[in-house]
Amino acid sequence: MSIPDKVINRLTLYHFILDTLNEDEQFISSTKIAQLLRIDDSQVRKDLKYLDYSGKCRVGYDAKKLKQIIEERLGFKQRRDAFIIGAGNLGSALAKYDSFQDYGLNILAMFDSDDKKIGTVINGKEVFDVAKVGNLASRLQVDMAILTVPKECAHSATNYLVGAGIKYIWNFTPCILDVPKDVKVWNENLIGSFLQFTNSDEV
Amino acid sequence: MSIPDKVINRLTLYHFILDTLNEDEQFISSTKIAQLLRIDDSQVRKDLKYLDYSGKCRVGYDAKKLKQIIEERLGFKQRRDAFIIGAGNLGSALAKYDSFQDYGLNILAMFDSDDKKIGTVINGKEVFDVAKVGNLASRLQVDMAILTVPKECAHSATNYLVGAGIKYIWNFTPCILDVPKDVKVWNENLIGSFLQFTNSDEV
DNA sequence: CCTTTTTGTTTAAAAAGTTGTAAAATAGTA
DNA sequence: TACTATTTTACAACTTTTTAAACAAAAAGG
Repeated sequence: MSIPDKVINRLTLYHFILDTLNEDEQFISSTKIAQLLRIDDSQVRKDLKYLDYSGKCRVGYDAKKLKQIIEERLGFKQRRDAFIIGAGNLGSALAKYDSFQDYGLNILAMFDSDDKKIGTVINGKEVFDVAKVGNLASRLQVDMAILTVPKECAHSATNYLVGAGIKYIWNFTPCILDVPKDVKVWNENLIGSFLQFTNSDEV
Repeated sequence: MSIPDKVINRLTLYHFILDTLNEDEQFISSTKIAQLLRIDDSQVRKDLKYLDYSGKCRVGYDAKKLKQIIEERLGFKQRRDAFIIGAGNLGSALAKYDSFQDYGLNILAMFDSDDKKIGTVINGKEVFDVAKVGNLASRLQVDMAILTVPKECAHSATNYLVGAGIKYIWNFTPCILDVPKDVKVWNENLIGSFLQFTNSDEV
């Protein structure tokens, strides 16, 4: 049974809570989780039902076990190799964000079109000429790219990626990418997030 | 009438499309937008109805006008001052992201607890001691903070912010913040995003 | 053995998305 | 000029998904 997007998102939030729990707190209740996230407690129980894991009446859920089960079900341990396209500020920040490793995301290399950046190494990840992305993608069998180029370059960079056989693009640019049907784009819309935040109720 | 979160998010995606449109394309149809985003065309029309702006039959929507109306309705021009808490990689990347200005987000200053960072200037934004956040928040009348500290510091940084009278926290840490009811937190869950992406259908 | 807490499940309500149809308007054609 | 086909918006009805509320059953603790 596949888990709906919204549930996946909430499960990661539950995982955050479990991750920062004190050692002595062996159990956690759906009410406690719901309270921290300001959502309904039955919602939490319903989400956890997707994991086929039962809690104990009058006690709650075993925190360590629950954490482990979320990790398994959401594929934290299932390694995904990816490239970062665009070695600018955001790209470099993501390259330095080692926590991605904990969730299965493994950055192998970076790409840029700027000669000054090509050849440099950021947090152990070498920056290559974006023209070489096809070569390395097939050699290393990478099918995922994180796009962090300036919006002026988004279109041309996307063409490189499609040509390189990349099938999954995590898009951080404020552009809508026009790709073939077999390529999947996930728009990480920071601007939209901000506007949702400021437009919600009376901000 | 307030616009639902999901609609706001899609409206920003429509805006991206309108923003990258060629000068000669005066009109755009709901079908065209829908095609680019791989969503239903009636969905687009329904979203645009929130703007109280009508399209022309057999022609579409006036691109420039539509863009302008989205900007007005979503408050692109309405300036929001904010602080960045945490001058690490992500915080610095966001500080250097000048496009935020275009959407009304104005970063005034940054804060950190690291003596080596305090006093430095990143893209014109000075880094202050996080202990001074209360002082500056009240002096500059800032009520929004972007939290980009390591997860170990998330809790203590949040306490500083609450004490400083910050009412809106855009949270980039993988932590659930425990705040008073009058403080609003927006979790920017990059990990959750990534897992939604990789878990959706057969990735 | 009773009270209270917490899970699990059912039911209801609300929100979101899709489909279908009618009306309007453009462009082409005789 | 009149007519027809086609495209596109607009509106309504319907379906699905998501969220919230309600309640019974289980079990811990006094």
